[in-house]
Amino acid sequence: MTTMSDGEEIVFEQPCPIRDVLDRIGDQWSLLILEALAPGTLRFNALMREIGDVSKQMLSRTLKQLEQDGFITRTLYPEVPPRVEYTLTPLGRSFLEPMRQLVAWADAHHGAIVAARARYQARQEQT
Amino acid sequence: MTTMSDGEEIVFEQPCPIRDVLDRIGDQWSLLILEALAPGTLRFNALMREIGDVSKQMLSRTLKQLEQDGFITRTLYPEVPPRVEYTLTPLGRSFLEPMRQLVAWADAHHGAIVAARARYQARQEQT
DNA sequence: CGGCATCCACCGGGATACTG
DNA sequence: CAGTATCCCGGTGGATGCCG
Repeated sequence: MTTMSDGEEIVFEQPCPIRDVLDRIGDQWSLLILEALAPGTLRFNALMREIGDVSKQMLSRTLKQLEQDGFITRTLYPEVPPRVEYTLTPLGRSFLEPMRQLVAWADAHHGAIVAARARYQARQEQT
Repeated sequence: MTTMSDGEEIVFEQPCPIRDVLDRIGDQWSLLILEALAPGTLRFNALMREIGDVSKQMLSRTLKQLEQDGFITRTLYPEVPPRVEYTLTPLGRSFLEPMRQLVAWADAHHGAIVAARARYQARQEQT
C-alpha cells in the first residue's frame, strides 16, 4: 500500500499509528495476555494455564511481539529448571486504560450486536 | 476452539464478547470506515475517496459486516444512477467513544513503541 | 454508480516434534 | 520448564471483470 509504483522505497512505514497498534493488539492473543498480566507477574506456563486454549507456539510468538513493542518485559532466571517471568511495563500498563474502555463497551453492547445480526439474518431468510 | 472433540455441536458461539467485537473492528478497514462516517453520511464512492487505498471489494464487504452488526445503516435510493448512503447508527456512534480513547492512546504512545522496537532490534544486532 | 463473483497470494495460527 | 522448528490448512484481502 505504501510501495511506490515502480518498486521504489517505502516512504511512510507507519502512515497511521492506530493501524500499527491495531495490527499488534488486534490479533488472537495479545489482549488476553495483557489482561492476564494485569494483576501481576506471571511465568510462561502460568500464562498458558491462565489463558487456557493457547498453544505454546502462539503464546511464545505473541509474547515476543509484545516484548519487542515494549508492552512487557521478559526476565530469565538462569536456574535449573529455567524460569522466565513476564511483567507489564509502564507502557503496557498505560494501555490497560483504553483497553478496558473497549472491553466495557464490548460487554455492554454485545447483546445489541448479536440482536442486529439476528435481525439481518431473519431479513435474508424471509425472502 | 469451541468445537467438540468428535464434531459435536458448538456450545458457546461467543465465549468472549471482546473477542467477538475485536474480530469485527480489528480488521483492516472497519475503524477507518467508522472514522470516515463520524462527521456524517457518505456515499459509497465518497467513502472510497475518503479512505484512499481501499478496494471496492473490501469496502463493500466491510460495509456489509458493519451493517449486519448494526454499526451503520445502508440506504438505497432507487434512482438512475443508483445512490447509496451509509450512516452511523446510535450503536455505531456510541462506539466512537472507546474508539477515540484507543486512537488517542495510539497517537500518544506510537513513538514509544517504535523506539522500543528499535532498541530490541539494536540488541539483536550487537551480537 | 454501487456492487458481487472469481481467482489468487499471503500469512496467521494450529499440530506436532525437537532442544537447552 | 520454556521455548524453537517445521508443516500445513483456512481465512483475509488484493486484482480483475461482470452486472443491475
